[in-house]
Amino acid sequence: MGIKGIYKEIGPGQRISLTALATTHLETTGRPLRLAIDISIWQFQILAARGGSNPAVRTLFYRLVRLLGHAIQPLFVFDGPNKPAFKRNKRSYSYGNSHGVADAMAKRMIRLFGFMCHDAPGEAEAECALLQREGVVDAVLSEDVDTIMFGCRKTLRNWSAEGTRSSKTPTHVSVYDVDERKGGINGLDREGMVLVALMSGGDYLPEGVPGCGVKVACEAARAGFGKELCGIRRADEAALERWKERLTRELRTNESGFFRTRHKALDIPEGFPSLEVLRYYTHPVVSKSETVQRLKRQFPGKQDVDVEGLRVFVRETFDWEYRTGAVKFIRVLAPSLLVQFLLQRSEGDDDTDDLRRKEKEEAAFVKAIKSRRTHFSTDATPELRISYVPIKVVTLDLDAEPEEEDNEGFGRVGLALNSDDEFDAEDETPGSTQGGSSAKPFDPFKPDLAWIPETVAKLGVPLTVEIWEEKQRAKELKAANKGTRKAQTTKQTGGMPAGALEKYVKVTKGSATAGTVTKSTSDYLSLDSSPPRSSHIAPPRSSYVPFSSQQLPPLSSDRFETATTTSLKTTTSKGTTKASSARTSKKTTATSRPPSGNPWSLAGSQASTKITKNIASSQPAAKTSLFDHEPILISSSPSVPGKRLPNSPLENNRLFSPDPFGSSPPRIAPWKERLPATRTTSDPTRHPSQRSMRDEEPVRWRSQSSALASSPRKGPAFGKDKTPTKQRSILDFGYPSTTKEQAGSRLFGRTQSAVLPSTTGKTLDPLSDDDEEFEKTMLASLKSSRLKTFDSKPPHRVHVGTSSSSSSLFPRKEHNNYALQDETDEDVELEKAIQASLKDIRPTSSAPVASSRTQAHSPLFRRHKADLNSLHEEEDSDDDDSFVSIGALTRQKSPSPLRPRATATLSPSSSARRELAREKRSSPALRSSPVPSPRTFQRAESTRSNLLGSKWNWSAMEGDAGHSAQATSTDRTLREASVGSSKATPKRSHLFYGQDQDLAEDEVTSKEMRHHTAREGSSNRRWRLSEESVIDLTGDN
DNA sequence: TGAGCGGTGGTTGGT
DNA sequence: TACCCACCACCGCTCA
Repeated sequence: MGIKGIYKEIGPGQRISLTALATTHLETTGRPLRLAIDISIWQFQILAARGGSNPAVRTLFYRLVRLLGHAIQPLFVFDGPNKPAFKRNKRSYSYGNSHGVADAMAKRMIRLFGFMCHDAPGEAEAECALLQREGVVDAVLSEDVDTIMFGCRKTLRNWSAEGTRSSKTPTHVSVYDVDERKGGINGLDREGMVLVALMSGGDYLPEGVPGCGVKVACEAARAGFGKELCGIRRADEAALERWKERLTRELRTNESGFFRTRHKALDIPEGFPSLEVLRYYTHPVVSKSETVQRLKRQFPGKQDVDVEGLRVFVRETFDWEYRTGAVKFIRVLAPSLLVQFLLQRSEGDDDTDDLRRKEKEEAAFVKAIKSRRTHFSTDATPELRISYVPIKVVTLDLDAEPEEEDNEGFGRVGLALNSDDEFDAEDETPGSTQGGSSAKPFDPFKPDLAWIPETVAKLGVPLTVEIWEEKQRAKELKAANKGTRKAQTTKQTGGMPAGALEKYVKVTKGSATAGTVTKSTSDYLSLDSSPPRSSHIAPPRSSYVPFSSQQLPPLSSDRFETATTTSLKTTTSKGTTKASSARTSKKTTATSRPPSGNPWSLAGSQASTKITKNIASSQPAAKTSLFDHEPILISSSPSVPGKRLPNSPLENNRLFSPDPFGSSPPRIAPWKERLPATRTTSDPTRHPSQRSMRDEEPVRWRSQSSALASSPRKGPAFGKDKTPTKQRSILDFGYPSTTKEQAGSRLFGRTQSAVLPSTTGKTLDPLSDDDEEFEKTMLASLKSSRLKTFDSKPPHRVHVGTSSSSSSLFPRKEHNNYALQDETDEDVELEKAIQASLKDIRPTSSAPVASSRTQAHSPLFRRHKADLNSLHEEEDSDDDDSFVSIGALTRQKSPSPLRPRATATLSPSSSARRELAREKRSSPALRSSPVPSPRTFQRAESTRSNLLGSKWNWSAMEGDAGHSAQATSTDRTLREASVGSSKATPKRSHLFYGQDQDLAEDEVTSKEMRHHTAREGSSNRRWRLSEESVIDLTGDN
């Protein structure tokens, strides 16, 4: 259902990587994150998929694969038959009908993945909320935050790609945690949200308060009206009445200051609030307690991925046939399945102390660990690059798969757009698998690489991880020794003082001992060399003994690809372990790397061999950067993909790990708050740990946090930059999109200003000589251009405000003043109503703008639009002046106040204006009029003046000739002239009088105009409206 | 279908 | 009373 605009009130939620979320949860609770997923969240995304067979199902398949790759246990919840009737208006179909993926097919696939499905009796969102409240799941992944109204405490939404990168891979979710702060999200608790839904409800909630939007409703909710309402007993009508009266009074008077302003015009409808709708939120149709308890016992069930079944499924559904299809299947599934295997291993109760056996078991999954990283896409969750053999994870009998005839090798067979691209994109990220586009063809029998969260790896293959860490420490130690000696040498030779470079570059090194770069060798030796471990992580097995305290047998020679001669020997001494004689392959030390090609390299960036060496030789402290493949992270540098962050061992854990489910409220990562306004070479005030891969995109992150910080009550648009709007407005009004100065140079001068009418209300005195002179000029100028401008299909015009043809710019032909032949009683009634509504307008008024609008969009007008069109066609055939005067049109039959009687002023009094507005509100026929109000012109004027930033504005040019002379002949002239501009306005901006929507196809859209503007260039002062119509803005003619 | 965005008009309060 | 301004509601369009 969703409350429109609610996110401006409650904020966009905390954007967190799903990997970080799941991993944090795994670390804190020792089990995967349990998620109830409203299956409808994908109903539209998956329909966007194109190509191949069953693209929608395939997209869902990929989403499930992604879920499989996380430490997440999902429970998919489907809508049931007892959804409230009025909600069907909103969601015209559910997952189960022909528009989406068939329920049966979706459920089959979900079960093949080993996930659970659950049918809600009613709304899936309400059921999800119940499951979360009852502790069946930890959080709900839903379409919107309606779950909060159903009592959900933790809601995730918008699982999508994050960042400005081109990858479409969904990585992040928005988290709403009601427990995060007391009083709900931004002061809105469940009851408050319900009140907001009731007050600002839309079509599906006709009982909502008309004219009340989310802002006012939220103010009422924060004032406690929601809580009070939900506390009223159903039968207590008196209490409900009192509540309503109090709300009405507060809205009218704002005596308690709950609201920003008073809302005298807000009428609380008779039937408000609808108890039926209220009850829908407070007592939704959900499963009974027994069902919930049963689910609690059953979920999460121990169900493995049915690889064989999935293979059959993808073959049948996606046409992933033959061996190539099977290979693709393996490639897609293997990394996620590996994660599941690792998680399952951690759950096993293998009590054996036989390290050799353990080692062998682990080697069956993981061949080696290559490196470590903290990546943007996972919120810097430490990950290990694991080498594994896909076919050992996805155990398919490839020999049983028939070879495709005319097989050209694995390629794009059976691939499709969108969802596949999304998946492929990830493979192309740094550290891609061998299946990446740039790599050699995927071979499931050869080791492949995958990034696995370090926590998961430690749980699944602890020995392997520990051995790798030991090796890393040994390397560091070796290099530290080397570095110390070199530092001493440097000091003796009088090199640059230690730390001299630190304010320019920060040399960092990864691993658990990053903070010890300046330690002496003895310091290193005294370090506890047990592997870094999260304090939260429970030992995977009760019998698990840290590797460091055990005497290990020699490793098998093929254990590590890059350490073929590794012979690791550990000794235990006073609780510390020292790695000795750890011979490592030269490959693994990576002492030299080719330049990365990184454009930032010269700025002192990472992965530049040259820079690294310079630093090492000039700065003693830097020489302890043992691995010159380690990044030198500079805040100005984009990260090198695949490089890990410094100083991010597991115990420090993720630098900005939010732990949204912890007891403490999620915090904004410190680096977010301290991001520099612009990229700087280095910010010594920032801790190295604050420099992350995310530094690549400081602007985006800053904008998010600033958006969060900004008060939604300040400014009309939350987090919105108004400047583009302003510029667009200028565009829409017909000014070329150029610089301020250019615009100014073009628009100065009367002829140019004539394009837009005066909107300040301070216009020309019609009797002034100057003005007459000006009008003459105007006439000459515009007449000369008009033929060109309007010689195509002319707009219909509602000509109001002419008392005589003499004041009109373009003389009308007699036949324009025709009478309506078939005017009905209804029309007359309407006409009378319009007259009545205008009774307060001064007798001298000419052409009240509102009246023109009401008339132009009255049923009468619409009814005879066809007649007008036909008339136009006639006129088009023989005449260059094809305007139709609607004022004249109605004149003969019924004299109307819409038609001016004299050269007079246009200015309804304030009270009349408001009366008119009320009249309009009460009449649906008059309510929405695409004809612009004076406000439109006013804004145009204001915008124009602002943009030009000069003294120039209409009023100043014309002189203040009386504030009520709004409809002088000159002004009318200008308005008529403005019709020319209308041809260049966007279709939706019906800015000018009498513009006929049927002419939309003749208009030049703003996009086209920008195109034209760009094409014409600033040197060309003419603004091309169409091939034939050109208005000269120079005023030369 | 939800949500963001831009455009438009109405309301309110201040000058 | 007229005008200006900020804020807000609402609508249509677009994207995913």
